[in-house]
Amino acid sequence: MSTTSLRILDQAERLFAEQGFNDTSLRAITSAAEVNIASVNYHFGSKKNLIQAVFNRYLEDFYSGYNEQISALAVDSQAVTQRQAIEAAIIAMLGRDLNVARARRFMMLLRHAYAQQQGHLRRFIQDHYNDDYRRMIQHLAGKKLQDGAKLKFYWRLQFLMGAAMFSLAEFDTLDAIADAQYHERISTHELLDLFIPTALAILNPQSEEC
Amino acid sequence: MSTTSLRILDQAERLFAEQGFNDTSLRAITSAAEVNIASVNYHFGSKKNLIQAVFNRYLEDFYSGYNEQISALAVDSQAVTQRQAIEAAIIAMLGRDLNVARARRFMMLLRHAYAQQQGHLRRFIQDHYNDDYRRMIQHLAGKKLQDGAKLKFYWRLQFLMGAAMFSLAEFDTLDAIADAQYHERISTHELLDLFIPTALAILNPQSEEC
DNA sequence: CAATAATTCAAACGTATGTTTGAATTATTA
DNA sequence: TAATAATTCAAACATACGTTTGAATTATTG
Repeated sequence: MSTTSLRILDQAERLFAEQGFNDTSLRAITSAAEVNIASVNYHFGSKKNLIQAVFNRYLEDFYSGYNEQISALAVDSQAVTQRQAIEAAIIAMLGRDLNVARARRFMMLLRHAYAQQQGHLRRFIQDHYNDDYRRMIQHLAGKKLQDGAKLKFYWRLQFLMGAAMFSLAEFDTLDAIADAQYHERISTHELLDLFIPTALAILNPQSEEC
Repeated sequence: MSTTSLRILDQAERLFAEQGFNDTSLRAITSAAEVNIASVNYHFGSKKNLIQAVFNRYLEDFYSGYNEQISALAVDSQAVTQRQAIEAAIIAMLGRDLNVARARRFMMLLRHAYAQQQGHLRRFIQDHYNDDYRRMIQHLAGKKLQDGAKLKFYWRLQFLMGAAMFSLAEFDTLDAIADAQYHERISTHELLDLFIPTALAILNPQSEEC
């Protein structure tokens, strides 16, 4: 992959995360990347394809990280416990070096992907990562759940995603408000420490934690 | 308020909630409202002012509903319990008739307000509703919290907001995914029933619920 | 080294946006 | 009713966008 493509991809990822897709012009991206504007269409074909490429880089990393961990656990991927799946997902999100900033940028991108409904993105992700996604959901839901409980668990998972997406993606804004109110700030790592037990409480409301 | 202003406001609210602010053109709004495009600038001055007007209508309702309930509870607003504050906030969000669709649209608007950072909106809300906001936060945090715990509670509240915003605002999308996966759907009322105990668990992780 | 392919570049294209204009129409007032 | 104000309207304005073009430049190949 040429350095021009990489420069574009890096700046696109940053600006898309910060401002969303439609509010980030190709001119802003290419100017930040210090390349000619026509090179986007030369290397990626279109803005839509560029958006897909940004997500592809993240999703490739995420699922390969997740799948590696699952494979390391058991030969039979059906034997994965819910707890193991949650831990694997969190680590895959943070990356091997537990990089919160990286996970944060992913949350920012995901937030925009949901809010600015982009059909092409949904289709792309569906086409390329649907199997990975379904398998992970199955792990997270746990095998012990009876059919009637699976839908509820799915929605608990969405509560969890919403909490993670909002608090991480809007961290700067929310942290500034907290500072103005309480003259006190929290680090992203402290936030993560606060979040993880909350995440378990969301998924398993009457769990063994109590 | 003239019927033209109201028609514009109604359609703007709907389209802003569905598509966001920058992705909704004034032409789309005025065409849906069946009014001339120039009437937006005649009645509201600018698109920014229209956005503010949409939020103003919601926030006026929300805070007046919340404050009425609080006033009905005690002469001294400092004596409000956390539980009372949470209930009052939920009812104020749903409106007197417990209209989930209405709360949902508000969540959709809020989601876009956070994601597409609009300085003017933040300033407008800060200028007009900061006192209401701070007072409500104080109620929600509860009087019994010591200073050290207030920041953590603030962030729990953000987890809660994120979960509510995401699951309600993206309800259609998430419900469709669930249907494809489990061949089962959930109603917004069932979702609310699932959400409320979860909300309490988020705010008070080792509460008396266990 | 010559020839071919890959890449970069400035400029332009068509389209969509928020806003403004000034005349036409409608409603209000005296 | 006549005069004045408020509102609506079609049209145009300036600007920004994603994309395309074809020549210029650089890299690769035989």
